[in-house]
Amino acid sequence: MEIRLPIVPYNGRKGRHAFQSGKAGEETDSPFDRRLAKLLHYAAHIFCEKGYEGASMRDLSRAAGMSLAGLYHYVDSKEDLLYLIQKHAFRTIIERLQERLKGAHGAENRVRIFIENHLDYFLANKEAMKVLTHEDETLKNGRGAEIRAIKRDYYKICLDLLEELRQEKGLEFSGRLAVLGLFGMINWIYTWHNPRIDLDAGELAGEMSNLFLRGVLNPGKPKRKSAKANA
Amino acid sequence: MEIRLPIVPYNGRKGRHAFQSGKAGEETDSPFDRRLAKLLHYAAHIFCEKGYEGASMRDLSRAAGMSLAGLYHYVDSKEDLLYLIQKHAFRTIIERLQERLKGAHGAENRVRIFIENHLDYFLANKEAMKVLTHEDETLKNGRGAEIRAIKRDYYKICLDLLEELRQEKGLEFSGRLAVLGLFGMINWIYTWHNPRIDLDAGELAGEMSNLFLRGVLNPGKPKRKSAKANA
DNA sequence: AAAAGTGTCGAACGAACGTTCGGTAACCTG
DNA sequence: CAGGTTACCGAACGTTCGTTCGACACTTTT
Repeated sequence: MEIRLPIVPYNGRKGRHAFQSGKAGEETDSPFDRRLAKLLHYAAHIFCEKGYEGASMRDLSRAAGMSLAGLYHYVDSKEDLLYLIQKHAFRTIIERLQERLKGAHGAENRVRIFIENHLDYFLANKEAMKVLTHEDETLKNGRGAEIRAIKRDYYKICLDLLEELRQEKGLEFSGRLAVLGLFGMINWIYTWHNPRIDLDAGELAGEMSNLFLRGVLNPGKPKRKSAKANA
Repeated sequence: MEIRLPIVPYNGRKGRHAFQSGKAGEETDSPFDRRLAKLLHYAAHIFCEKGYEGASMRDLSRAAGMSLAGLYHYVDSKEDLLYLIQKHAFRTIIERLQERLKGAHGAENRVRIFIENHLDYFLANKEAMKVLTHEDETLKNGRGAEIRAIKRDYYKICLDLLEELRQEKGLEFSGRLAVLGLFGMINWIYTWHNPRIDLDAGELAGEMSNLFLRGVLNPGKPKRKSAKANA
């Protein structure tokens, strides 16, 4: 269950600032880091609204109240912005998940924790999470490989939880299909969730967990007949 | 269950060519229409690969073996390309669904048909469907409104099917949540489906239907205790 | 007090973008 | 065969893009 951290960050200022190295939750105290964090926040907002390709560095400079050239003091490139946003979001989610999973017993309960953790962070950081989800094939080469590796780790955690569940309950289902079905349900939320009319993270996590777990747990095969038979 | 068709297509060549007016399945026989269909096919491929914003008309001209200026003989603008791709995909899906639903009885069976129809078209037209799914907020103004209207219709069909199911079986669940959970599962597929290792459309539809229907049908509330309780 | 480093900026660079213009063949129609 | 329409193209237009350069003030170090 240990997460493999990337060997070296794809960023020129290696290790000199807390935000860009070390754990996700580490204190980011230097003024440089605070300003960078703000920039990433604005950038997430803009990428979320216009998409990565559709957003321009000039948009960001306007939003941040900083000159275009000034941005490059904090980031190497536009790609770097996306990379930092995605890395931070992923690491935080995984870190919090591992914290919550510590000492939690029972496969079913652990799956519920996974879902609740995902949705908690998801709905509290909708913009960053839409960028994470929507632009997941955008990064190329090194930065892309690093993010994809973190994503695979996260997928693996979920897969392990589900196989734990399958063994504990003596069920039969495809782990891959179950994970991807579950991810579909919970990642799709950014396309429709409206905080004014929809449930909050905790309630939503409960409902989604019920829907998913009942689907996985119940061995019953309701009406086996093919859909084609009646068409 | 009748689908409201858009009043007027957002395209200069109104009604003069089969591809751009009339039903989705209508014969598209004129050479103009055949060439346009090919262009849309190439465009879907490029939009799928690089995203709408990231793709350029020059990419398309290269892929189609036609000059940059020549493209504008067939399409009004880059936006028009996206619009035509999305409209055609949506209309075809809905048209085929209504065909399959005709004379199909039993709410559960009808839901299975919905899922199978979606996945059949989805996996047979992955590129266009990724464009439909991924670029669903890209179109603005008139064209965007028209596509969003078709999408609402499709959503409504699914919602009606699920409420039919709920009544027939005397269940209690949120239709909105169920529809959106289901859409999440089946639309997410484009992010992971690999024809070499994953099930084909029919099998996948069966598995997804089982997963979803068991989740919806089984009234049991497995382990009600909150996820937080054990964290 | 000099030197080095940090934060910020206006201006510009070359490249790429969507789109348009004027023209040229080929084809259909009368 | 004349005249218009259709299919297509090279070249360009004006704009926007990501990024860089050289400079200026301010702070910290020597």
